[in-house]
Amino acid sequence: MTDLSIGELSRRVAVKVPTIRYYEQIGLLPVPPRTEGRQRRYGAQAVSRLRFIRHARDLGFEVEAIRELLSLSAMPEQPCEPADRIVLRHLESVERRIEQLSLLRAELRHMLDDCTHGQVRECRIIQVLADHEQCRHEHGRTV
Amino acid sequence: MTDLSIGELSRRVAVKVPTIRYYEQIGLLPVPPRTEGRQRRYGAQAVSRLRFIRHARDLGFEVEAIRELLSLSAMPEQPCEPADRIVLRHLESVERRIEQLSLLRAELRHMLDDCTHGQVRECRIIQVLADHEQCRHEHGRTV
DNA sequence: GTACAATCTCTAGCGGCTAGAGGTTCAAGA
DNA sequence: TCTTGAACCTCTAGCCGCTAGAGATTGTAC
Repeated sequence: MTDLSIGELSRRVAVKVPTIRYYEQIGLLPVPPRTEGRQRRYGAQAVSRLRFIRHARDLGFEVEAIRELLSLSAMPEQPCEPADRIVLRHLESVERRIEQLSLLRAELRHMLDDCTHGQVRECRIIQVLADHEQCRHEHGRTV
Repeated sequence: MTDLSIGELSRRVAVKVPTIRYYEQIGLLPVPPRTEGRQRRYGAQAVSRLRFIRHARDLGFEVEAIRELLSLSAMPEQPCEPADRIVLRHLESVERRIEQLSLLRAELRHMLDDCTHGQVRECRIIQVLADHEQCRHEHGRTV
């Protein structure tokens, strides 16, 4: 396999061209060799590193976490516990987020249920926004 | 009730001072009157408008949606259907987000379950990131 | 040789704030 | 009345993870 241009790499890994350059800029991807005309050329290693990054981003890891995971993956003899901790930390934040959003969903559903589909004057949606205390009181929930 | 300084408004509505100035800047809050020394002073109307904004932000509405909701709330004789639609649209996006995050959560849990807590060399977490195909195959899921 | 797609660098923008510098005003206490 | 000093002011820049665009250069297929 010959080296890839940034566009070919982009198509192969499904990461946009400016994003690849951005990853290089922030040090997630190493500086690649260039052609005489200063265009980037990527080898197999860059492909798998970028794939790693993309999968981690798909799983919602932050760039800093990915940086740590990448450097761990380069140390095969170390214990994998630090990687474990990173994943656990992320899982917990995802779980917290899901809980928050579930509360939100309930709240929004109530708003829609209560709406009488009449005029703004008597619209519960607008009323709830204008005076949230009322909402809490009526539904007996703490928001 | 006399007019409030921006700090008093901030404490009363639980919105930070720079955020209030930001809302003014983007036109969510009207330009308030000033003292002779150019300090902002807020009346009761500003308090309730800011409360409205805060509740809507707490419910995850984007600024543009809030702008629409605010202008609807100023037209009590109009049908409330547009407000309805905004809330529904938001609810749907919250629901989509919850679904995405639930898939993510499952994925992360699998990663942790599969981890043998040994060396990075044999760590499933790192392997899954390095080669996602393997993961899909083993769990029989499409990610 | 020529056309033109792809690449290059650089800067700015997105949303929704937040932080800090450096200067001014207000209000309470002496 | 004067003096602190907390609160206010404006302005710019930064956060995250990209994305978009301008304007110039390079690579490649015909």
